Amino acid sequence: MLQVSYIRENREKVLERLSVRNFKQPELVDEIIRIDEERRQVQTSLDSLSAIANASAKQIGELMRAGNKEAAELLKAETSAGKEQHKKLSDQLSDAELKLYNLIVQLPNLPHDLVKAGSTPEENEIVLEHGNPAELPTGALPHWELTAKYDIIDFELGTKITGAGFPVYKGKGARLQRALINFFLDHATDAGYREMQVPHLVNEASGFGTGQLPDKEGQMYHAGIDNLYLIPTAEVPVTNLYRDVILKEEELPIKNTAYTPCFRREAGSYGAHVRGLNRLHQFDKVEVVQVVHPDKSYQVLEEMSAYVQSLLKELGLHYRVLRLCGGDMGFTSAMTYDMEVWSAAQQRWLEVSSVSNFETYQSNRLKLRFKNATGKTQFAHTLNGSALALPRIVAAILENNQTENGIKIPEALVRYTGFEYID
RNA sequence: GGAGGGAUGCCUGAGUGGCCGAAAGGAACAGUUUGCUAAACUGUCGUACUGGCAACGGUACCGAGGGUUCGAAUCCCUCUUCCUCCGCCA
Repeated sequence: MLQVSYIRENREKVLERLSVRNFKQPELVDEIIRIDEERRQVQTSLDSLSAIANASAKQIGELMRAGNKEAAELLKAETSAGKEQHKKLSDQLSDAELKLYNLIVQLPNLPHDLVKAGSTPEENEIVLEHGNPAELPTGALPHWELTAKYDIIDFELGTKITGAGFPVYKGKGARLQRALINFFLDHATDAGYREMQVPHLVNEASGFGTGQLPDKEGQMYHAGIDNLYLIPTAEVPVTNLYRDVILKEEELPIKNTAYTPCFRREAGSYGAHVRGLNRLHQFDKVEVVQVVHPDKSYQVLEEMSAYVQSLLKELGLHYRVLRLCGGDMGFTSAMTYDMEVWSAAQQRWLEVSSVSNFETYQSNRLKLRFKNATGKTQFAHTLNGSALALPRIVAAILENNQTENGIKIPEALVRYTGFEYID
């Protein structure tokens, strides 16, 4: 979330940047400034009232020790009289704080200056495109037919035991999943990330820390009895590792990676675009997360983007990189690159990775700070990226690599799968 | 799941109603001394909100939230969490 002090001091800039997102309630900004003003006024009054009460209490203590009972009782009575006013102000303060909080969590992050205004995916900037569309044999099939043909992913079986969107991977299909996970984790480790294994269920505080709560609980599965959420991405547990932490400057950058299954409710929307592996309720993903010095975060964003691209290149996929426009970016992001691979059989781009810089939006919620060179604590910047999400990578590999002899596994992956063809 | 005991600053740990934002030791940082290292000595050494150009103040925080009181780290209630023992168990 944004810092109130920043909003207060940069009203124009905040409004201008929010407009880039096509943010619908700019009036919230002035409301926040107004409530904040009120809050500070109440706090000042309350503070001085408390100061007086504290002084009296201290004096009573001294009188008691001196054995001056009457004077103490007198002062007690006097001090009691102020309690009502104190209570009133203190209620007012919590009230204002709550109001302020409820407003400020409604503000999304401010897009970076390079982020273009826009509200639809069509307005995203294409930063680069790499490779050429795969040439497919005649009669090429979309992946949902290939998975049935080779009996490697069973959507119906998943429907039976759970429901739509929970596929069962079989034989070489399962092995391909495991190969990709290992491939991604090994590369992340080589790139300097520390491999972590984290819980797949998180508490409310964690959901709040990375921005899924309070607004987007509909996106997550909720285990009601224990009030825990199934993670929609490893970003949540891995970033929350640093909740309420003050790091030393020399500990930065922190680079972690984790494989986890991801669970997304994503209610609504059925049809061709969500067929097969295109959109699932449970899928596998390797995530990379960094906590960095604010001066370095955009350089790191580029590095992370380059890293994700290196994976796509090794897998021989035709891809492009988009810089999302303001309106298409996630709520918490200041800048996001999406990586999309071309699915030759579906004739469309599939999003396989999203790399974002959150600047201090998450760290403010997380209270993730570091002590800088001058000894002051300041918020660190957080970033993350998918490296990579499996299902659409699998879809692209299956579709783009189909031959008359079966599906040819990308060379870089063969030492992980142990086979060269799915047939 | 049952019984009991804890939770204090970076760490250890004292503190059972006022003189406690908190002893002491350690660590860390800066300095003095020193041929180097070590030791010794001196100083600094939590976070946040808020007032002020600043110097320097005010307030809150001793796991979290409520309560009692003129006054709470200290008493009461609820919750979280850790440890020990028992039970169950991959």
